[in-house]
Amino acid sequence: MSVLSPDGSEEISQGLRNSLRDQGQRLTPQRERMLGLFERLEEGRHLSAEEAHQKLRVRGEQVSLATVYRTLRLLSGMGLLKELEIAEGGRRFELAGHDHRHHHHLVCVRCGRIEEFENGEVFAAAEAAANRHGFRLLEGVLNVRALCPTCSMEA
Amino acid sequence: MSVLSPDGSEEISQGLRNSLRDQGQRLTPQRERMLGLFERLEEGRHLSAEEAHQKLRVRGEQVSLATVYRTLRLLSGMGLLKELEIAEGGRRFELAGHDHRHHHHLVCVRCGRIEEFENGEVFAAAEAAANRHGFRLLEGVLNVRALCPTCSMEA
DNA sequence: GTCGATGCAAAGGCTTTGCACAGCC
DNA sequence: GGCTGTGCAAAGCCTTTGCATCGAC
Repeated sequence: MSVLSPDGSEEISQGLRNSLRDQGQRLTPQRERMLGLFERLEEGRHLSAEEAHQKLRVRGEQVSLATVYRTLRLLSGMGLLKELEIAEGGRRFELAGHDHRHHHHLVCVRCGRIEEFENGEVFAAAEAAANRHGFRLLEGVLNVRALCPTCSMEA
Repeated sequence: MSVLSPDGSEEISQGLRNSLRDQGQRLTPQRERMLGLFERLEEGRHLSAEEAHQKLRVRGEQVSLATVYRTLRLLSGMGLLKELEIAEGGRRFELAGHDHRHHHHLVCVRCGRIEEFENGEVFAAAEAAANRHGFRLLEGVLNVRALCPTCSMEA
């Protein structure tokens, strides 16, 4: 969890700070703001480029959209952020963090809402199938396409 | 499987023909060509809009790209085609065919190869999770992101 | 001080759309 | 013959990129 330090600057966890430095990347205010944004995000929430840009702007932490895109790419490439594979509504990102092997998503195909669920069985079954076909499962999340309660009623 | 009939026109299965008619949709040559294209596709293969357009052109069956897009949308909406949820390389489509409730995909994120697998357990576990969250599962396919044997070795 | 990062605006993919004409039912 | 589908070209997203300037190290 990051907070604003007394002088108003962004405070991000030491871990992330080091990750950047260790990989020879500069820690610019923009990158700091982006990381802070994702650290502040609740578990399971995720942002598109546009949303990240917007949220920063609202906070008064200006970062140009181009830089948002560049930073998302950089951080994903470094493994600090993870890109979710959800077709509708464009690419979305979340902090990579913890082990995702048993952390899956229910994705509402109508409104885009995402609910997380943990389920070892789903994963085990998927892994068994992958093995049968000689595939190697990625750290991957299973995105299960569904309708959320609200959309389910309206549809 | 569709073939060219003696007079050179496209021959598509009666089932698809009726599906269109039953839903009050016109059976134009362009739609026929598109359906024929997807019927000719081997199990597990899938096409992007651009590829579909290209393949038809090569066959001498001109369909404008705009119409390819419109038709893909129409046929998906009608449930005759299914859109695969694979981030890399844009949206891809395949014939919807049979009941997909227990028919899932192992998607190679590197080369795009898709292997199908049937697994009631995966589905049951996913369904249980969906129910817990009040979501309604779609006829949905689980797309499990993985690396195929070939790419797995090269990576 | 250097070299990489940023902002801006322009360019690039992919997809959709407005409009006039063509053709299915 | 009416009304929908098609082709073409233009417009619309979302994302990337070229270039001059700025600033982290």
